[in-house]
Amino acid sequence: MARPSDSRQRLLEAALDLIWTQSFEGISVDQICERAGVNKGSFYHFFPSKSELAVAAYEAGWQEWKLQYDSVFTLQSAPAQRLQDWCRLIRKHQQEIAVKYGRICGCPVSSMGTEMAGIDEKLRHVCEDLFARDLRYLESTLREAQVAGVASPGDPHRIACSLQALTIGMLQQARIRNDLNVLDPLEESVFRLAGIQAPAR
Amino acid sequence: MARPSDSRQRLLEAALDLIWTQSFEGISVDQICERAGVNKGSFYHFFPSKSELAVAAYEAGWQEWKLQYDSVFTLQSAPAQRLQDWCRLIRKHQQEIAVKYGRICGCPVSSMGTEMAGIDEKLRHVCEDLFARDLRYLESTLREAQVAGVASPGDPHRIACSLQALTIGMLQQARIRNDLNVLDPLEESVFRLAGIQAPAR
DNA sequence: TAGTCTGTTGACCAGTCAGTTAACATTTTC
DNA sequence: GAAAATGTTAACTGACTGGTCAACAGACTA
Repeated sequence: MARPSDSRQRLLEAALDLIWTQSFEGISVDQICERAGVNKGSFYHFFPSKSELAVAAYEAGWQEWKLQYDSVFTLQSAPAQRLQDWCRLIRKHQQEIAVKYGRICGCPVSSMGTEMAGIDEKLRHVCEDLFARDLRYLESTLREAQVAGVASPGDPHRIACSLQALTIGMLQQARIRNDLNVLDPLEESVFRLAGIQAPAR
Repeated sequence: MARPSDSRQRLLEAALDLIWTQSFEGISVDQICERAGVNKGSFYHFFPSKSELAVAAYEAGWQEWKLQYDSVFTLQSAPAQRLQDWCRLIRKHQQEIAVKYGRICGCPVSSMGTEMAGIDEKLRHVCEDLFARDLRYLESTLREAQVAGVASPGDPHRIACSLQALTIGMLQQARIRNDLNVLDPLEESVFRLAGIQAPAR
């Protein structure tokens, strides 16, 4: 072991920042390096390609995001409460990101997934996989709500897919219109789709 | 007048094809020209830039798509029927496009809009505008359904936004997973969100 | 038939792209 | 203190980028 540094970490963060605010194909390795304050040679010391950096950056991003997910989807909350907290987490997160980057950015997985689906099979698969992880939280919550009798019946998997689609669709509209208010109808529509009464508070 | 040709038209079609199946930043002017069978000089004879070609290509694409929209959203059909026909048109269209291009492509406006929202203001605006046109069909239909008493009450604009988000979200998932079956829950979810009983047939 | 408008051609920019290389620096291990 | 592992540096490659240009071709009008 020798010469520990945080270059790798800085590259991961710079990549996620740039891909999220702009796009994958629209940014260059040079840009990523400049933002990370790292030399190009060092970039290729840590990652074999721009694509592989993106793979690692998104995996690392999920690990962070997962903490908040686990907190919101805690078994300590009632299912309906979890869904409401989830909607509000999404909005709050977008708000924070907008302050940080100067515009509404939407969902990074959705953006890069859409862009690269027809171009880079590995990146496409990473995004597909991340969505599958996200879906599990929703599906379990719906199933639990139905068992508890607080949700109208219906295939939990199908409904969870719809909830996810609704959400990423709204996030995408918010990005394109650069307007957070696009998310206004989210909570109401989620409960309508889930067939659940919204929590009282 | 002299030397009429279809080069311009071929460029529009080639651009839409390539942007739709791949991405805007991921394709080059050279590729577009090659696919259109047109020289690069001719490209810049017709369009001042790659961006402006995309603007024109999407406007032309909408004009084609609009014909089918007008047919589906005819006042001759009951509102619920229109929504059902709309869902089925989307699926049928994706099916045809998948046969033509070899993969599920999703919504071209959504794809390019997401990719370019943080990069090119003009393209962002074009996509925003196209979505606004699409939204009008949905909003009018919902309003009419409510007046006719076949839809449960609720702000037609907000609900239409949700319907649109749900749809583009599902199309995006279909693109990323390259699987048309992702659209399976669409029709059911649309009617649930709209608060309308699905037509009997 | 001369002039003009519309479109075509292919060579040509200067800049950027992802990725490579080889020499060098620093730290740990033995 | 030598060897080995880890990380840094900056110059470099060849292909490709969006866009330009000037000469040219065909068809219409006067």
